[in-house]
Amino acid sequence: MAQTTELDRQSLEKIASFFKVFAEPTRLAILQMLRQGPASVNDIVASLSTSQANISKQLKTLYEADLLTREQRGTQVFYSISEPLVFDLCELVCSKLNRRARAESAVIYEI
Amino acid sequence: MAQTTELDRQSLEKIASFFKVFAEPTRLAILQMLRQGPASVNDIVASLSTSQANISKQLKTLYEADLLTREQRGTQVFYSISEPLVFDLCELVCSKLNRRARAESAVIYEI
DNA sequence: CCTTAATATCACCGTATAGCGATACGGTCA
DNA sequence: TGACCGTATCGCTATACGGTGATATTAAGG
Repeated sequence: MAQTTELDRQSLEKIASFFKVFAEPTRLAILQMLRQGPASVNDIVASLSTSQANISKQLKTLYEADLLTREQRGTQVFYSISEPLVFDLCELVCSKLNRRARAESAVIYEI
Repeated sequence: MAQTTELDRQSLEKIASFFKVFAEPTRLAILQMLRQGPASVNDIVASLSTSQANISKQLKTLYEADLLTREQRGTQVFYSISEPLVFDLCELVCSKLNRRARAESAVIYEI
């Protein structure tokens, strides 16, 4: 036996759910935008090419995954990243894909 | 402007696809098992409660994401983890969920 | 109040995919 | 070659979910 513990199905499902949050380009685009600071829903809608309904839906997903904080100011709602893991995860994966891409072409990913 | 570069939609889709591979409990279970060393398809089928067809399908997904290597020995095929990033990713997420879980109950995740 | 703006929710559609049983494929050995 | 074992693929079903337009909700201003 190693130093590892077998994860049961339920734990694996939790981990999978966590990864699933990052497995959608629209949500990644939102996270990327929020990296530069808090933004209102309208700000996000203005900079992404999808409907307001969809932005709200994806924000809810991110919020319920405890990745975002929510602050209401008047009629506007500002979201911001609350979980530093977001940056770690993106760096890890992006630098990986970056290396992989450089091995094939000249495309460079950065975040 | 910060030190960041905006990722276009295509890059975000690549990153999302990468995360999607990790977003399924069965695939995570396979990765967890392969952490202890190479295993044949039958080995994996024996230790997971899903069909051989499904195992083969998920192995293909993992293989095409360049996470696994494939070695045929007779009629058997042995798979093993080829991408160290797998460990980094799991550690990052598991330790995170571990911390989060400890904040709520006494459940401990380890991998 | 009434209007308007900002956000959230609803009902729905279309697509992607996990999972299964059945079957095909490819080695090995008699 | 024929039988058998291990693996991959096929056709299919059921379900999850991203995306949309329409509508509800909530807050500020007149």
